[in-house]
Amino acid sequence: MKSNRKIEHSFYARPDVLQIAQELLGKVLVSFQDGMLTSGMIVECEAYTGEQDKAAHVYGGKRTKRTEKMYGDAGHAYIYFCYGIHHLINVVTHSKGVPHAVLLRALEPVEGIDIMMARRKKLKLDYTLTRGPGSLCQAMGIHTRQNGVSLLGDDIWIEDRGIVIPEKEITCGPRIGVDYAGADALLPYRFWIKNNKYVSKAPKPKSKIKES
DNA sequence: CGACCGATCGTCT
DNA sequence: GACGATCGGTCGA
Repeated sequence: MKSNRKIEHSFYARPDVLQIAQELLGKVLVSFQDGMLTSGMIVECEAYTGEQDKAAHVYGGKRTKRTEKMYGDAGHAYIYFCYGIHHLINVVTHSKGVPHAVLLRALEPVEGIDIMMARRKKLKLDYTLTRGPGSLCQAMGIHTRQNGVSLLGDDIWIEDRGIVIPEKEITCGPRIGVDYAGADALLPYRFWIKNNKYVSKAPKPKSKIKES
């Protein structure tokens, strides 16, 4: 599928992954699979800041077959399989050899909602359709077999449709599901659009953590 | 509500 | 052989 609003390489190739993560809010993830187009606005994501980030798969320079795509050039997708059930998609940023990435955690559905509902086996449209990284991949038909696809290509890409999220509507807080990361689990590297119903509900913090 | 638990399998130790 | 950057269901208050 061609698109003239596709975000280009220079957006992903910047060094500040926290900035990129914030800017991804309001952008539209588009997937063209099996002749079917689906899309959704990114409303929640998390930044992973490379080899010194204890929550990242590449922590300590763990460059393995699984994490190899994180070390590739910016503007590609790192898609991996988790908990034996779910596929999760990351946007690789920075530059070749520097494994930064943004995990896409939730979308607000835009196009192909009926297709997404069928993939998710949902009879009613509600926030569970594309809330959570595993759910959004299932809805968009994203699978680990597409690990490493270019986001500049015609299968999966991100568009700028001119939606601007005012800074006061962006909130940040600790990332989800990374309790094993010690102090790094507390870093405010998760970003979301305030009051958007498709955003994950954070689990109860083990210790007092302030959001915003 | 919140807490808990089972599903399910590729990857790394 | 253990363990996830999860999800959805159940159970009890």
